[in-house]
Amino acid sequence: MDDKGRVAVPAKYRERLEGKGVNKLVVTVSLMERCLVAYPYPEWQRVESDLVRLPSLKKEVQIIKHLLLGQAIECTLDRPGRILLPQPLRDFAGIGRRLRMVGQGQNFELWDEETWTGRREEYLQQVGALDTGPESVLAALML
Amino acid sequence: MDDKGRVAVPAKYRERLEGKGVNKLVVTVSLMERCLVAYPYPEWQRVESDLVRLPSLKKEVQIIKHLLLGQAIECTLDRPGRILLPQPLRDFAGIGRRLRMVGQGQNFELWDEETWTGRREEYLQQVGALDTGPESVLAALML
DNA sequence: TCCTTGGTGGGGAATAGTGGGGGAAAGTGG
DNA sequence: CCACTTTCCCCCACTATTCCCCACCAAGGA
Repeated sequence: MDDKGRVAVPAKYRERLEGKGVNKLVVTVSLMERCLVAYPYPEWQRVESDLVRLPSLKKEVQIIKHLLLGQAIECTLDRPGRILLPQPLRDFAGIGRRLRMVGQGQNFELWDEETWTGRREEYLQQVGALDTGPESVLAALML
Repeated sequence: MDDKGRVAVPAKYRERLEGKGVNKLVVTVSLMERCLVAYPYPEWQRVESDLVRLPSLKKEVQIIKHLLLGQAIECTLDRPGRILLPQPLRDFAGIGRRLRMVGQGQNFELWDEETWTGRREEYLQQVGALDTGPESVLAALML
C-alpha cells in the first residue's frame, strides 16, 4: 500500500475480473477475522440481496447486516489496477504499510502482513491438533 | 534453485505432465510440514472444488481454506521446464539455495534440502517405534 | 569421440507495480 | 452563495519483475 492508501490488485485476480467486464469491487469487514473481504461487484450483489431478504427483526440478522452492509464500500479500480482503501476499513483490520491478499475462491481477503503471518501460525497449530479419523474434514479431502 | 528463484522440475515428472498436455502447476503450503506441495493443474482443480464444496461455517474448513486456497499460486513451466517460486512461499518453507523434491504419487513436495534431511531422520526413528502387529500399517503392506 | 538429452545461467523485451503532480469534485466555513 | 480546503481520481513517468529465449555445460549412450 502506498501512502495515499492505494492497494494494487494482483494481475492474476484482475484479469479474471476484466474477463467478465467487472471493474468494481466491494470491500467490507470480515465476520470471522480481523481482516477485510473484497468481492467482485456481481458477487457482492448476490450477497447483499441474500442479506436484505433475511428477517430484519432477528437479532443475529441485525448484527450481521450492520457489520457487512454498514461498512461495505464500493471501490473502482484505477487504470493501473489499484483500489483506494478508506481509512476506517484500514483501521478495522489494523492494516499498515505492508499487506497481504489471501484468496478464497470467489472473493479474497485483505490482511495486515504481520497479522496474517501470526494468524497463519495459529492455523497450522490447530490443523496439527485436528482429528484425522475417517469422518474428518482432512479425510474428506483425501490429501 | 537459481538466484532468480527458478526451480527445475525433473524431467520424469515433467513428461508425465506433458503427456497430458499440462504445462501448469499449482503450488501451495503443506498442512502437515514446513514444505510446499505442487499439484498438476487438473489435480488441483479437483482439490479446490472439493474445498469450496465443504461447509464454510466449520472452523476446520475455514482454517484449511485459508491455508491451502489462500496461498495457492499458479505456476507455468517455462521452456526448459522450470517454475518460479514466489518469495512468500519460499519463506514459509524456509527454502534456500538447495532444495529437495519428494514425490507423493500425484503431487510432489518441495523441501529445503537441510530441513528435509533432518526431518527424514525423525521419520526413521518414528518408523522404528511403530507397532508391527497384525493390524498395523506395516503388516497391511506385507513388508 | 560425438551426439543427444537434461539441467543452468543470463540478457533483454514486455508487463506489472509504484510514486507523485495536477485537476475535478465534494465538503466546510464564512 | 461563494471561497477555501480536502479528498479523490486520472494520468504519466519510473522501477521492478516476470517471462521468453538462446547459448552453454555436464552426463550418458552409441
